[in-house]
Amino acid sequence: MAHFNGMVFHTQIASIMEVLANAAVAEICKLVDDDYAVFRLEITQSQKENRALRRKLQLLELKVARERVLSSRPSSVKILDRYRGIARGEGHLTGGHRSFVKLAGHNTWRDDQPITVDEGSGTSTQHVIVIESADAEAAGPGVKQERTEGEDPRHSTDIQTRAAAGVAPPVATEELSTASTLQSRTRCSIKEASGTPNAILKSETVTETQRLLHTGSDHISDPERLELGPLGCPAPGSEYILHGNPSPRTVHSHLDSGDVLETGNDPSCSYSTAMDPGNMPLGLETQTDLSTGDWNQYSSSVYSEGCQDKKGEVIVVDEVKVEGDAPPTWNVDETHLGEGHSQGRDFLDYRESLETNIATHSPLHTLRDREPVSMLMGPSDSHGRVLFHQVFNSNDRARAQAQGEGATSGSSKEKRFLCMFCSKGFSCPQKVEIHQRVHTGVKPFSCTQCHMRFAQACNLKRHQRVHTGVKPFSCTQCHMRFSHSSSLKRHQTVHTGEKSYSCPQCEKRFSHQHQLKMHLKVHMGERQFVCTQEVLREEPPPDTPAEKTFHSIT
DNA sequence: CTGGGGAGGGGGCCC
DNA sequence: CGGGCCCCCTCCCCA
Repeated sequence: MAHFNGMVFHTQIASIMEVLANAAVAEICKLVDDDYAVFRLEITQSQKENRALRRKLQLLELKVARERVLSSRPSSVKILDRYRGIARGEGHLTGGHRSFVKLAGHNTWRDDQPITVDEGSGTSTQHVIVIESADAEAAGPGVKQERTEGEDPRHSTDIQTRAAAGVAPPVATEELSTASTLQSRTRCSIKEASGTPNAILKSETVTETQRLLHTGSDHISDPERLELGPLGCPAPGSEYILHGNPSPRTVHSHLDSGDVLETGNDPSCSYSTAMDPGNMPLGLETQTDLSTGDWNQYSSSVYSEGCQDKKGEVIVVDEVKVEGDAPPTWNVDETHLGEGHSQGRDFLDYRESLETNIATHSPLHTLRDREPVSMLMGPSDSHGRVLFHQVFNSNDRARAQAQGEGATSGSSKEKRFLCMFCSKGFSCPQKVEIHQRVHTGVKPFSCTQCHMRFAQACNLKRHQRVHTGVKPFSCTQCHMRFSHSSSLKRHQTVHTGEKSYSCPQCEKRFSHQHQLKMHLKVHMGERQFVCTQEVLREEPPPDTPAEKTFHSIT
């Protein structure tokens, strides 16, 4: 009996324990749910705060960048400041995008209008850059293609055509209101505003294509007239300038209105007319027949009548389809990248969407069929910042190269195809397309195993050895293996004793660049080292091998 | 020194 | 035969 009572007791205990356990579980679940909700709320709030702070930071950087631009801008050439928008993302970018407009001495960029930064509201307004030519105006009615980026970067692809003469200079102060007005429009419309039959912009058929960048007139940007959107910008991601004398004038235009309309209405197609790197891929997107992916057709068909005319005017802003002989004039707008633009997204988020958009819509997307790339990978903010740094550091480099050799295109093989950003010449359109990714930041090749993205397929392929561990390059004199062929070559200096880096101040030589750098710091002192570097930058040494190696470290 | 990314050039293949 | 396309090599640079 006692045993029976004990069993009952134990049974009751067990049932009580079970009930208690269930209650505890329920309580825990409830607490977890509550905490989760609170946590989510906190995350949301933190994200909002982060966006606000980042926007403030971008605006401050923009101001700094603008001050830099104003302080360092050469008097002879006005900079196309439509790239100023980049500075929102990175304050130090002005040097990079300046390369975009270095092209010709005759070019004068009209940049009379200030950037308006409303820090309180987070609204930034960038005004129109007028790129036009005096003779274009003199020649008669031209076409102005202007662009305004409204608050919604996904819109603003209107095109207006006007007679160049008789269009009153715009009032910059109207821009903000205009931008807001534009927001509600369907921006992908094409307008004829000139009343000049010869100045009709057409989207499908072309009797004559003119890609112009005209400069030097007194045009003032007009936000109200600037409704070109991505089409009106210099097609950053996709164009190149054909250097030389293109004979045929039948051109496939990238201004495929159908595509534009599609993309313009597509919520996924985020446009920014500010020349931020995120925007640039846009050109790539909008200028290409996305439905066909006929990127190469587009690329090979684009040329610039005005890319290098008799007067040495080199810059092409965009391609316009014009009927008639009147040379069009162009106004290229800056953008409004502000509160409205953000619509809850900050700049980086916005840029990210652009990249993703490119990844999904660009003709480069077709490369997925051949390459192990993941086009849908969206970069994180941090990655985006890295991307920006890469873009503009590279941009500086490209500019330097272009200044040294680009426009001259004096290589053995004719380099007819010019980068529209830095005017560097290339022998074929694909090279230009790849090169322009330096400026646009387009990196269509993504590693499937990590976040890395690449502008060149071969670099992705090389990178993937990091994951596979494949090291196909082995040293013949030791057991070292390398994934980089250049790493092997560099390694072999260990065996050969080769010291290709020589100190210009003494006779010491080093096998590695880093050694020379360290040596220079000790040898000259940090400050003197810096001064020497500056001198070397200004006066590059002769191209002897030893000096060449040193030159490379400057 | 090594690892590894950025970017340009050359050459082969195909249409 | 020329151009487009692709791959590879190479140099440079930074961590």
